[in-house]
Amino acid sequence: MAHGLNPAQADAVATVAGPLLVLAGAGTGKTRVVTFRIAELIRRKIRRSRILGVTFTNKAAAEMQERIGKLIEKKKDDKPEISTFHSLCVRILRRNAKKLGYPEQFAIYDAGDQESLARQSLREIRVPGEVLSPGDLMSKISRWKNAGLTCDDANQLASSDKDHLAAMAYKRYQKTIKSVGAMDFDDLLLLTEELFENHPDARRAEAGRFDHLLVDEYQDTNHTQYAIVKALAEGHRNLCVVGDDDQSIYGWRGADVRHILNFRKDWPEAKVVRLEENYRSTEAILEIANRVIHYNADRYDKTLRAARLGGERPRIEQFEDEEIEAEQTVGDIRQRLTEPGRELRDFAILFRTNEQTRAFEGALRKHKVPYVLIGGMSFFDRKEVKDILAYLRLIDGHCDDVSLLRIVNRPPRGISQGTVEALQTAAVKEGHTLWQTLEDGPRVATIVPNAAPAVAKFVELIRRYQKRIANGSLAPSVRALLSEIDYEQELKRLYPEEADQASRWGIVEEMINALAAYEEQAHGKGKLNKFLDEVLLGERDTKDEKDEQLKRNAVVLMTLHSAKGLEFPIVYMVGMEEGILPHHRAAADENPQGLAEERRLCYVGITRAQDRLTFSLSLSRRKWGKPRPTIPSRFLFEVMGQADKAPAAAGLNAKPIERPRGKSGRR
DNA sequence: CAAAGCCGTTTTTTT
DNA sequence: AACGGCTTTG
Repeated sequence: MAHGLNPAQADAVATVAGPLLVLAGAGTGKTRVVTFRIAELIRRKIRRSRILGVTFTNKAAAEMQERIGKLIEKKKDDKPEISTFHSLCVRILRRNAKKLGYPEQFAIYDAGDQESLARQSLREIRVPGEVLSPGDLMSKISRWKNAGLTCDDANQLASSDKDHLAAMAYKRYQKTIKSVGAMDFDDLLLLTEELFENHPDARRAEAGRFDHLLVDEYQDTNHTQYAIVKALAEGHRNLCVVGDDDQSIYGWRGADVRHILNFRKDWPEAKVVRLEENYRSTEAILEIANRVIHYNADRYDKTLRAARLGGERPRIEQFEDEEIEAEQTVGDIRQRLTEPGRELRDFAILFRTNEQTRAFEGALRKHKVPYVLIGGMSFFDRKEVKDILAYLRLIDGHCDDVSLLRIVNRPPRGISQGTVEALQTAAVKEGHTLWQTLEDGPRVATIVPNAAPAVAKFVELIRRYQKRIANGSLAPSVRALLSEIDYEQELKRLYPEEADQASRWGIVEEMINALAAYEEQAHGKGKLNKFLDEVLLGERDTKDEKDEQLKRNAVVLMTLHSAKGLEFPIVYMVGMEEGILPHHRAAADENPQGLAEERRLCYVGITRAQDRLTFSLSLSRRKWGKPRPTIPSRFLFEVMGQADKAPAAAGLNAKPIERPRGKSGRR
């Protein structure tokens, strides 16, 4: 038997057959149970490749893979499959795309692509941005898709003009994305569900690949994910799900806590194991975590016991503005670093929105404290990288309008806006994709005389590199392509600052290196396609940087959402202000669930801390350049057990928090 | 057709 | 503050 587990944990690990629900609080060793269970399955001679572990984030997947790696000796080619829902669905869909009427080479649209498409849809139905912004439309579409609503459903249910317009734009959006053979992130899940529903043979084949299925963070499953899990596990019924309803923080993405609470309805023979002993945090930290989460009315009440008694009381610090907040937080880190045995990686700074990173990055850089920023603007979101990726997607044969539009005249090659528009009109008329229309040349569209050879030249360029990459290696070809289009010159033209030019060209170099590195480890055909998939799903980032980041001993900066499932000895929860945590968009809504989810988010943050926890807020914060006074987060008052004193409820202005007793935390 | 300049929007969280 | 889109100018 696996050692180091308490009886309840050992129980969960030992019951390897049949459905199992592990309901467990924060810091009770959920992920530990999953990994030990996988090790136990292998010990009982289950073939590794027939075990599927599903997580929600790439980071969690990488983390789990690493833990498993430590538990079992590696055997090449036969390892458990650990994957996010989205990656899993992409693999399933690549095998079955034709059954759904999609090309095998379907493109995947990320948030940026979606935004372009949303913008285009709004233009087509002539909705001005003030009436409905692309961002607004995107979130509406995502919500509808997650609820399983088609455009017609959405239109019927729409109660406001805005919703009707959004439903119309949704129709355009979906028509376009389907016609160019692309899928957005929601489609990946929805189409997998559809595949399983309408093609039982495909469902059987896909489900038959595994004997055991484990799902971590099950409280975050939305309806589609729930259906996919069910379809995959129905046959063998060896399904283990692990979760905590108090840590459900993806409601905005359609996650429904009821799926974990109703688990026994679908799997009546399920065994339920509860883990209630928290090994992570000190009693002092756990106490306030429990206090805060108790303000949520609608929850499955459970008692978390602290295994580590005593501990330092969490502190609340207030600063003038966000610059000083960052400066002082970094100062505190630097001082604590002098304690014996302290390492950079012991520290985490957690915030609600990615925007908050700026000040902290600045302060950390200023004091030369190494740090890693998790999430946020990733390498693959950089403009230069997106340009190269757009070329690659085109070259890879994705009939992908968004990519094409991005680079058709970048660098400028004589294909003007007017020409592109004429070609687009022709494409719609002919029922072709834009690329097909380009290939057909100007025969089908009326364009200015000069543009025709420019278009032909562009088509020839892409075709030539298609051939070249099909036969040769990736990185050198891309290098040649970039020099042929003189991308470096384009950067110089765009950015007058020399430092800017150098750093941006550096990114291009890095991209080519990433391609070369990928080529080295991957082999066989279709490698470009696979590379693009990995990039789009965000797997690349974690894979390439994972080792580096782990080895690199550094302070960690990330959002509360990314922090789920992780732990750190010393945690700073910064920006504890009304409007940030709880976020105004979540709390202001008429739905009380928004606030409850923000509170769970706060709970997740608190329970990341092992030894020391510091909350901080700025009394003034810059928004769009202008400083504005802030209001302390109501959660701080809940932490102190004085929820009734929170100015937030009364709508008061910035006012320092009165200490319950004594002065601010001791040093 | 391209470059420069002006205007308006933007920021919730992830895949 | 920063970026993208749109308009005007070259």
